[in-house]
Amino acid sequence: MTKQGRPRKATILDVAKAVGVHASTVSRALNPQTQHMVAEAVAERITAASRRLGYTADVFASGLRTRRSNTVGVLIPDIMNPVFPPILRGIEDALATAGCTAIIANAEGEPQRHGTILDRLLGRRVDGLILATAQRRDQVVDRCLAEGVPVVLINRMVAGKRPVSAVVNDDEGGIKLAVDHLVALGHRHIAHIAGPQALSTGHARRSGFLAALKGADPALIIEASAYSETAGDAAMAKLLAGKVPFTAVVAANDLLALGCYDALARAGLQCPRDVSVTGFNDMPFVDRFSPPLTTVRIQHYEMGRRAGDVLMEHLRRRDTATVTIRLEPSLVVRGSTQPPLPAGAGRGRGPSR
Amino acid sequence: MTKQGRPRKATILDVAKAVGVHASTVSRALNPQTQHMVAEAVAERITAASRRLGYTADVFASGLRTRRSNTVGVLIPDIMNPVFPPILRGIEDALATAGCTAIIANAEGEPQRHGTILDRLLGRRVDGLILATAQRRDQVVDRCLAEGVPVVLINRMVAGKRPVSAVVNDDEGGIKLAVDHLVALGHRHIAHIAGPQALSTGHARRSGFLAALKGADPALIIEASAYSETAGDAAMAKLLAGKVPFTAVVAANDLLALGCYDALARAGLQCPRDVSVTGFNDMPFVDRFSPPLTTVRIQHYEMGRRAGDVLMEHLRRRDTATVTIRLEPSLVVRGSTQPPLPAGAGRGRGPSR
DNA sequence: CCTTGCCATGCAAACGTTTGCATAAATCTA
DNA sequence: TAGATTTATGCAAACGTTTGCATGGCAAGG
Repeated sequence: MTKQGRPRKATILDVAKAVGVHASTVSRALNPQTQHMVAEAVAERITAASRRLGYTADVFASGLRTRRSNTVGVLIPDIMNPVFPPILRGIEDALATAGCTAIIANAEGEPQRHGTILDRLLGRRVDGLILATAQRRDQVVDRCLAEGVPVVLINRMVAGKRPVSAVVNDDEGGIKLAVDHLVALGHRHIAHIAGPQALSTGHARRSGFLAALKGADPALIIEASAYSETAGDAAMAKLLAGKVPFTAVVAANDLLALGCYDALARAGLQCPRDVSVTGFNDMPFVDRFSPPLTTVRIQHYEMGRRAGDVLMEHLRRRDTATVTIRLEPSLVVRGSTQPPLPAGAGRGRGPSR
Repeated sequence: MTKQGRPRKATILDVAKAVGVHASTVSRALNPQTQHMVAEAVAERITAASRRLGYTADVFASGLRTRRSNTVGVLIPDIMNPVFPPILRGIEDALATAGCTAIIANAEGEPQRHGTILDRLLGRRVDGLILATAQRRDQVVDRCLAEGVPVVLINRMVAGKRPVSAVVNDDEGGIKLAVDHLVALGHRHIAHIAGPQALSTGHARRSGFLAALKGADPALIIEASAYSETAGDAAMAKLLAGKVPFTAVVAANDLLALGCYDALARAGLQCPRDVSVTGFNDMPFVDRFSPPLTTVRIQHYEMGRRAGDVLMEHLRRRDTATVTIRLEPSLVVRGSTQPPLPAGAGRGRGPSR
């Protein structure tokens, strides 16, 4: 009888002893990969005993031996952004079915912190990474590629020679939906608050805007310094201070659109009466904002789910070819867009003023 | 020369060889706890060499030996609820300073899933747990206590003989702020949409309501089936269908309050004109809702931060006394509350109808 | 019946740390 | 200066798995 209070977890040796068999046989019987090596009758007795003793393999011991942690790192640029929770759920569901666990790290702010976060994750011996933080040229991605760590990008892509798997939106197509909608409403002077051009989303959405709106006025395109409300506010303020009139603005994401609301309110303008606004992402709760935001809906959950699946496949077979999955967005029309005021009708920012 | 492409990570033996010293010395030199045992000069050469070789201790090997993972599990009831991201940030900051990493698990829905999630976490050999999911009597907590796993509760408490550390809000006090505000506005008929009474928050906020509003009408208190928008909607609908008039409702949290918005809109009533509504939590973005929600602000980040600190302390010294920290909430008045319509003024739900 | 081969299992060596104990050197005490 | 004490390091045994190899038994084939 042991005197220690903490009941020592059962080890593989306990199971082996209970069944009257060698530890290695237990190991084989419990691993689906090697289960076929052991006689069926024995395997059954082993599983029964292991269940009875509440045995679970020690992750440290098996990890030490196999160099696999069944853990993947997930880098998120900003956990406070409500787009990510649904994506995370998708990721976790995908990983869970493969018996894997996610370690979520949010890499707020300065990109140089990404390096140390990566170190921490690699120090935990993650088997692979899902990155939602990639810049168009990204050091983290480069390092992973160099060290041979499987990576799946999410939402954003990188520009590089070596291929990386990615699950992204059709950003250009999504923006086109927004632009077409505004044009159909009668808008002719449409501005764009672009995301940071160092990010593929910012870049692609900007190109999408230019492609969808032939002859767009360059003065009506402003690059926000970040995907945040304050950056959107600042960009919108700049736009309002400019001399080129406009009746609608396509923001590169929902947070930027919210910033627009703020700047408009401060300028004494109303959305959508004076200026229509569209967002991108359809993050949770934007339907409850004032006004409810017209935005481009992306498939959050699906995005996470697919990314998880792709990564699991890469882990299963290291030579899996890289894929890039492009998800189709859709437009959700709500209260933040309406036809422009008729010429001369009022206080808008229209070309009529 | 090795032929394998993957550059094998440096081990403690590599460092030992480089310095011309035994592995155990390296181990001691690199561990702040034991560093004093090794001569300063040697220690310096060791740290230099380990840095040069890019050595980091293998978590599996050291975990196997020490039975510590430097990992803690965090159980969240619903990652989609925007209250939690700020809390998580607080937790992560606290853990990071202690060199610890969080594994976040969201335990959506059925409480019986909590058990399997706990298994998964314990299987990962987490050193401790932060639980935001606790019921007033909670099996997960019981199991942790039984197995001697350090636990810190967050937001919610448990009713039990054995003490558990917790970081919670002054729920009663918070609700009193909301009630007093409504009373000051002139409301006399105030309803309460209570949270699930199996949760300490639901229970405490309900008691707070009763304590703050002497002679509250029991018919105006309804227990929502969950902390969700749909449950809030359903509860509010029930309230509206009842025969007891009211001019304001105190919801037990922000999501319930949002549900109230929905039910009111469906009933053709306006908030705050016909019915004032207050929430609880002041989760991100509620200031942008329509109308902006008057709510009780809690210290999200601080809550996470303190919980992390407390858990780290428990891990450092297993005999640390349990503490319960109660954070002070504050009222944020926004657009969802206003004085009740004067008697006979209109279409409201007032006692005047 | 003897060889050949297969199949199920056992054996033992890793995987990379940490740590109690032993030991040698250095310092102190008498 | 011998013995006692401290100090810095080495030694080796764990920690709990996994897995290549060895082995024994048993069936099949000649």
